[in-house]
This record gives sequence, C-alpha cells and structure tokens, in this order.
Amino acid sequence: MPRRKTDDKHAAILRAAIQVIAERGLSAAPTSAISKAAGVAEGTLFTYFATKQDLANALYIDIKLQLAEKLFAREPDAANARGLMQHHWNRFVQWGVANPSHLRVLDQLTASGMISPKIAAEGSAPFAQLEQMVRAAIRSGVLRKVPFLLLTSTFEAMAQNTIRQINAGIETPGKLRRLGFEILWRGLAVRPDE
Amino acid sequence: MPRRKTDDKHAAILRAAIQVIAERGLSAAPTSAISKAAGVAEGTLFTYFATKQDLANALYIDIKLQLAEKLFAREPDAANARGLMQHHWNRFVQWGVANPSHLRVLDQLTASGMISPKIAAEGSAPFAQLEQMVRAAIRSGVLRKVPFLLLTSTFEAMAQNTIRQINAGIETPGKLRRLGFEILWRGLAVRPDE
Amino acid sequence: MPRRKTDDKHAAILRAAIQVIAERGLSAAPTSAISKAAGVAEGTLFTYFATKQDLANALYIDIKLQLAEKLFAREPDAANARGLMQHHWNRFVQWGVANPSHLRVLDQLTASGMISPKIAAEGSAPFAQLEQMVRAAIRSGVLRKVPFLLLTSTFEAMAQNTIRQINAGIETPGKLRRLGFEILWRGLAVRPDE
Amino acid sequence: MPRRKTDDKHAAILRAAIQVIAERGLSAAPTSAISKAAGVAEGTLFTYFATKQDLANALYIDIKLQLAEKLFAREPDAANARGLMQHHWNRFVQWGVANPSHLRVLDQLTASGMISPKIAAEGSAPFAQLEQMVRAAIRSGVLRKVPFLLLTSTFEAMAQNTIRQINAGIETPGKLRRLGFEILWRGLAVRPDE
DNA sequence: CATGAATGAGGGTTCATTCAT
DNA sequence: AATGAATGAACCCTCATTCAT
Repeated sequence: MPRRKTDDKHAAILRAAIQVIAERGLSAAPTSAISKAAGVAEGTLFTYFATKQDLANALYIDIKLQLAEKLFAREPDAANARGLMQHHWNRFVQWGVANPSHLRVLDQLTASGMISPKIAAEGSAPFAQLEQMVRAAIRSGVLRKVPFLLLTSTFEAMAQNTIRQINAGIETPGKLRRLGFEILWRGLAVRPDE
Repeated sequence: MPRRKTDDKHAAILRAAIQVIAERGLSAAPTSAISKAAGVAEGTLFTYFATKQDLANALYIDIKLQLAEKLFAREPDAANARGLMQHHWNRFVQWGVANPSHLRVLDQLTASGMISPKIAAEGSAPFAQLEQMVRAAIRSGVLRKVPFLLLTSTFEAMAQNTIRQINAGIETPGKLRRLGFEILWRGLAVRPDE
Repeated sequence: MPRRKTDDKHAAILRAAIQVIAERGLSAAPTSAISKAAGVAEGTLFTYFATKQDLANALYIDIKLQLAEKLFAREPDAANARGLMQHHWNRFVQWGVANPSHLRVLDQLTASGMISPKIAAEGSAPFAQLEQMVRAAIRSGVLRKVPFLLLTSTFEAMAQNTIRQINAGIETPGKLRRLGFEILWRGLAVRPDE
Repeated sequence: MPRRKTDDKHAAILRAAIQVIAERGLSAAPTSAISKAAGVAEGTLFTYFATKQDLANALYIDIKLQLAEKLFAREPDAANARGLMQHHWNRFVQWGVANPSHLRVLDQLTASGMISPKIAAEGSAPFAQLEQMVRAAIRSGVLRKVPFLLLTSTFEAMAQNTIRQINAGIETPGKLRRLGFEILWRGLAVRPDE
C-alpha cells in the first residue's frame, strides 16, 4: 500500500496527540488542542479518525508498534536465553526512559477504559516473537514453569516500574536497569546464577 | 442545633464514587451520577467535597487507608522475614481480588494526574510499618541490598500485576498468588531457598 | 414600638449587606456571604428577610432613611431659600463622600430592577419636608417654575454626580461641592446672583 | 473555505443581549436566553464572545458607539457654542428616549462593575470631538471655568435624568428637553441670557 | 479534502431557600 | 428563634462532532 501525501497529517495528529495527552492528561486533551498542535484544522482530525475513541485506539496501537520496532530493531548479540531477555529488557527500559510521554500516554489509555480488549490484543501482536522466545525458554527448562501470561505480564510490569523509578531519579539509570533485570531474572530463571 | 454533617453521607459519597468511577472511568463519572448513586442531592456532594478534585484526593486517601487496614488487620503468625512479607503479600492480593473496583479507581486516580505529590505522600504514610519491616530485612541481610524505593515499588507492581492476572482468570487465584510471591521472593531475597 | 433584642441581627444583616454588595456587586453577593459577614447563620437571614428581594427592598429603604436622617439632623442656620438648599446639598454630598458604599449600593439596587415603584415611593417619603421647601421656593418665585419632579430629580442627579467626581479625586472635595452647587443654583434660581 | 464568522451574528447577539438585559436585568439574563433571542445556538455565542464579561464589554462599547453616531450624524446648524451644545443635548435626549433599552443596559453595565476602566475609557473615545468643543467653549469664555470632567459629567448626568423624567411621562418630551437644557445652560454658561 | 464556524448536550459548581434539629 | 446541612434548579462554559463553504 503506497503512502499518500496525507499520511503526513495522520502521523502529525498522532504525534500531537501524544504530546498533548502527556502534558494535560487524556480527559483534559480536547480534540481541538490536538488538531491545533498538529497544525491542522479542527474538522480535519475527524477525516483521519472518525471519533476520539478511534484516535485513542490508533494511538494505542501506534505507540505499541513504536515500542516493538525499537525492541526488535537490532539483532541481539547473545544467543543464550538470559542474554536474549536482557537485550530486550534493556531496549524496553531505554525506550521508556527516552520516551516518557509515550509511556505516560499508554498508561492513560490503558486506565481510561477506552481501549477495547480487541484493540489491546492487536497491540500485543507485534510482540509475538518475544512470546516465542519466552515459550522456548520455558520448554527448554531455563525459565521456571509459570503460566505464560503471568510471566510476560511480570516482565512488562517490572520494566514499567523500573522506568518509573529511573524517571523519578532515585538512582543512576544504568544501575536501576541492571538491578531491575537481576530481580526479574532471579525471580523467573530456574538456575539464576548460571 | 441544625442537621450535622454525617460520616454517613461522607462515606456514602465515597462509596458511590468508587462504584461509578470503576464502572465508567473517572472523567466519565459526572458528580451528578455520583451523588445520585449516593442517594444524595447534587449539591450535597459539594458540602462534603468542595471540588471534584477534592473528592478525588479524598477517595485516593480513603482507598489507601482501606488497603492499609486490611494489610495490618491481623498480626502475622510468622516471625521470619519471608513469612512476614508473604503475609502482607497475601493480604494485598486478597484485598485487590476482593475489591477490583478499588484497585481500578486507584489506577484511574494515579493516571489522571489529579493526585498531587502531597496527597500521594499522605497516601503512603499508613504503610510506614511495612517500610520499617523492609528496611530491617535489608539491614539484616535477608533481602538484597537494593534501593529501597525500587524494592517497595517492585512489591507493589508485582502485587498489582498478580491481582490483574487473577481477575483475568488465567489460573486459580491461590496458585497465582503463590507463584507471584515466589517470583518476588526469589528476585529479592539473598538466599531464596532457605 | 420597643426594640427587641433581635433588632440587633436585623441591623447587622443590613450593615453586612451594604458592605458585601458594595465590595462585590449585588449579583455577586450571595446571601451566604451576607449572613456570614453579619455573624449570623445562613438560615437566620431568612427569618428576618423572607427573600433576597425583601432584603434588597429593606436595604433600599434603610439607606434612604439614613440619608434623610443626616440631611435633617441639624437645623440649618440660613433662613433664605439659597441657604436652605445649600445646607441640604452640603449634607447630601458630605454623606455620599463619607459613605461611598451606601451610594454604590443604592446605585446597584436602583439599576437592578429589584426595587418596585411602590418601594421607590416609600423611599422618597422621608424627604417630604425637602419637597415642601422646594415647593415653597417655587411658589415664592425664588426657584424657576419647573415641573417639580424635574427639579428634585435634577438636585439628586447633580448631587450624586458631584459625589462621584469627588470620589474620583479630580479636585478638592470642598471646591467640587461648592462648584456643583453653584451650577445647580444658577440653573434653577430665578435670580441666581442675589 | 469554511463558514466564516459573520457580522450578522455578532450584531444579532448584541441586539439580543440589549433586549434581554433590558427586560430582565444583567444578572438575570442567562447567556442561553440571549443566544436564543439571537436565533443562535447556545455555544455559538461563545465563538463570538469568549465570556459573558467579554459580551458585556463589547455591548458597552457598542452602545456608546451607537450613541456617538447619533450624536454626530448631522452637522449642527448653529455656529455659536450654545447652539452647538443644544444640538448635541437634543440628540442625546432624543436617542435616550427612542432607545430606552440601550440606556437601561448602559446603567446596568456601569453599575455591575463588570466594565473595566480600560473599557470605560475606550467607550469615551468616540466623544472626543464633543470634548474639544467643550474645551474650546471654556477657553473662549463662553462656558464657566469649571473642571472639565465635572462639566462633561454634569452634561451626561442631566441628560440622563431628563430622559428618565421623559420616560416617566411627567410632562411633554419636548418641554422637558427644552427645560433640561435651559437648566444646564444657565448653570454652565458665563452669560446665560445672551 | 480542508477548513473552522455552528451546534447543543453535558458538566462542575453556585446559591436562594427549606427544614430537621 | 437559631443553626447550617440539604436541596435542585440554573448558570456559564466546554467540547466532540457536523456541515456549509
């Protein structure tokens, strides 16, 4: 599908939405403010997103995609499970620290109840390869036999928490990132010390 | 002597607020709906809470207090650190599972940006004794030497995640609760297996 | 009619009303603010004045009465018409300058449309002796033969304007008061220079 | 090209505001009633006037401008100071009698305290040429040497009073208009009879 | 398609008045 | 009589959405 010239506006609106929502909160982010920040007329927003809901959903997917892109941008050096996991952990945390707005908006959207389960599932799709990796690690006995969803959600919850602590500035980013992963790995690996 | 302000109505409004906000989301929860659910006139809400913000803040404190009460209701049997921590972990998770609305509202409030740091701090106060316990465990070498705030926030993040997974119904509540704690403890304890 | 103890509150409310209305404007002066300023409970106000309207009317009458009292407090020295008129002019202007709140409230009440013609008439009653004086002066050929109401309203309009100019501080109070009267007298007297 | 803001609607809202405020009083004139009277949706009023205050200010300026227009519409026949002054007096009074609503609204606005000094000054600007005329007459010795502001405010106060008396119907409009001016001229002129 | 004025339902809050105590 | 909590109608203003240009 070829990109049209107007995809510029589509993207501009999404970008503006992130900025405005991060600054003011989802419910205090009128579509008028978003369109203005995007350099677009108020009505134009609605030719790209029929509804504020639709915009919210698109934004959710968009941010998740951006995260996935960063996560899988480079091939990891390491071949063993721990190295792989740490690689993605680092990417995740680095992305979150570099894009606090995105994470904040993701929080807002998740908490808002505007994101339907269907959209939420769609947002998880790009992480399929990460899931494969985890499943393989469980099968091969490197990770503990824990319900799959508990495991992945723990990864995400701890990564997000680590990012929050880094942004709160309680310690060096690098140290927190390393410590966070250590906690996670010790919690999940069968033989953490190997 | 006039009609006196009753704890009755104060509590009824808070209860109604939790219900309505949990159902519809904070920003989609008009004060009119809250007062109606509380069985109170629209204006009455504002004799108890001058502002929707004030209501939000009060709600935040209230829920935190309820949680703290459950957490510290009974003296834990165990004397060792692991037992103590598990005791409180269990209480936390049980409370979250029993009161999904409360947790959802807490999320909403936290994400909304309506909660000032001052109120947030006030909401943490009742957990002081938990903090003491954690600090002692670190000092005595039972828990790993990890920045205090990273540790406590990890506890909270993992507990909340565990509650979410239980509510999603992916596994038996008891099993998830036990597994969740195991992951946490392995991650944080110096010698997890003892 | 003997004054009751409760007349204290009646008067306190009127006094408070003047203060609050002068400060904030009639429509921005809630009865709650007035009762508070009067040191009285909100409901109490309504045992003395059944309605905000009633309070407004009572206030109108009250201020007019206060003005009349000042106007006729002392017997004028002068015996001729000019001296008499000037005496009352001076009293009027001095009262207005000393009580800017009262005049401002009178303006507000008059402009508000809350004052019925009946009440307005009642407010004019205390000035009957002034009217007699004016009628006599017309009959005796000292004042020009001008419709009575035009004459008295001119007196009032010019006095109020003079007060306003004094309060605006464009010139010495004494000078403005004298000049104002001179303009009035020259305008109304048959032989101004005698 | 979108719908453009029309002078049409702008004017319609101002006209409606005058009508509604004159009838019910400023504070009892809801914006909803004004927009309805203007044949416009409630929200539309706020695309033309961001605030009720702004509407009030605009209304003040608008009425003052209308008055100024009438005042200076035709060149006066007379060349001498008295003729000039009488010409403008007549115009003022005629306008006031023909537009009782406008005057009433002006009163309301002035008394309301919503009109900032800045706006008040702006409303006086169109009368600059009248001021020039008065200053010239003072310099040339036709009008008495009286503080300028006292003089102009007296003109206005007496004109408004005359209008009120005419509207009260105590005498023929023409007669009151002539008498009013006579009183004013005698009061202000150095040699009234020439 | 793009624009931004127009729309009107809805929201938080105020306030005169009532009424239980 | 005094109190002040309770009431609910109104009010000003916002904002997602529509539509004429």
